[in-house]
Amino acid sequence: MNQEELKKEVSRQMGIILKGAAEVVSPEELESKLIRSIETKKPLTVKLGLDPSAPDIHLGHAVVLRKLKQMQDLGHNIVIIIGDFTGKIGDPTGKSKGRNAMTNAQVLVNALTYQEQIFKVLDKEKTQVRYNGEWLELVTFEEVLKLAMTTTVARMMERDDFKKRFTNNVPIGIHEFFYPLMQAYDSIQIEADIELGGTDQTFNVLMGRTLQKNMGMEQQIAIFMPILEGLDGVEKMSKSLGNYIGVSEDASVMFKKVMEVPDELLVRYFELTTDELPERIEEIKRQLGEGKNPRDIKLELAEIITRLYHGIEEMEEAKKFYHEAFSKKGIPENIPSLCIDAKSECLQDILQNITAAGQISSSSEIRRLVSQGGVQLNGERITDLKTPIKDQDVLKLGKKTFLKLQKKL
RNA sequence: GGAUGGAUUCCCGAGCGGCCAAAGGGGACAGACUGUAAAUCUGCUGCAAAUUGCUUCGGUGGUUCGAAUCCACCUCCAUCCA
Repeated sequence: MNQEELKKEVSRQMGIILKGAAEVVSPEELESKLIRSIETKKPLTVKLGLDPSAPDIHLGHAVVLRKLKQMQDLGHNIVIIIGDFTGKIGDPTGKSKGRNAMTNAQVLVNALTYQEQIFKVLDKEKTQVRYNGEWLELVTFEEVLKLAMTTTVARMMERDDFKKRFTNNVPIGIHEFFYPLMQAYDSIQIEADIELGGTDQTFNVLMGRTLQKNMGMEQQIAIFMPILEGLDGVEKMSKSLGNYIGVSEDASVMFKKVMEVPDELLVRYFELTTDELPERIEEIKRQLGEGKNPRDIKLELAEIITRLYHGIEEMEEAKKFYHEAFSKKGIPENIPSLCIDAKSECLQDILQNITAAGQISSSSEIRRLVSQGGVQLNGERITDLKTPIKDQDVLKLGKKTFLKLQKKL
């Protein structure tokens, strides 16, 4: 490869890596790492740490995973660190109070479901997965102290979440200070060239650089991706806030949820959750500016996202379901059936069957829905629990739940 | 170790012996409206075999006809002092 080709290849990779990134520390260092990597044909080690606190991966996590995938396709070496050990502390990032420590069992279960989901985006064959308990469990107290000496309380307190908690008299455990240090230690262990994270991970990822420098190692590049807002349009997407779209959700649920994305976030979702090219995104901006109905663009977004995670066939089905159930407010095909006793005569008799199905949490909730007009039987609103039911009736509870009654013989 | 203040339903927060399943706000949910979403208005928000019953106000025990409210001990948190 001559100088010119090298230059071209570097700028191609830089373009892909930097696309959509909120911040990179530093682009110059990245460039020189890339040059070396190409010259020596040695891929860069790209690290992403995951805290297995929530068992579900959602589109917010996927922002970073997609970026990883792009780098994977460039031939770099992707290392996922599952924070089984750090998970026992809980990342204090963005927390207004300390997080409860998880048990070993919880962490392990979460870690396994995580892996399944990560590989909906990344190529399993080309991805390394490591658990940080592997090395963190072996660290001696002496080493811990050495790590602790690399920073100060004042430095830690610069972090917004700690500062806020401190001023508001919300407890901060000493152990929480160790979270960034441990994450930084992971970078040393795997000799990371690049670490990815959301912008909320700034402190933690930069701590990796500090630590590497202290250890006389080459510093990792920090790439920060924007934090994706959830369906409420304000808070970041998170499972605990309930404003998320999980990558493992059924196609029809996913489709419907994408349609709940606030209009203002349409472009952002195109940028961060799809692999659409920048030109396409410009076109969308233009269309919106010209007054095209955001609903139609959102339908397209729903198609793209659902197809990414479920393939084209399931996406088509989900789309059909959406149109039947929500656009036309009719009764869709393919709805789950609910087995009920043959003797059941009215809605009141099957309250427990419904709650057992899991969609509605209590029979009080169902009564509430009925009294507020949120329940339909075969498309007719019902207001009485004594409304008679029969085999093959379709029950709609709230906006999203459809059940087909199936009498046992 | 000492002094003081505190722990209330998903969250914030009022209640300080019966009128408390517990004000108010947020969120969630449902209805109306609608171009999907939002905004707005209305309702609703412990559980159940449901005009009644059961369980809840950090924990345990006690006082009382009656306790989220009073007492004792305990746990946890914060502030100040050492």
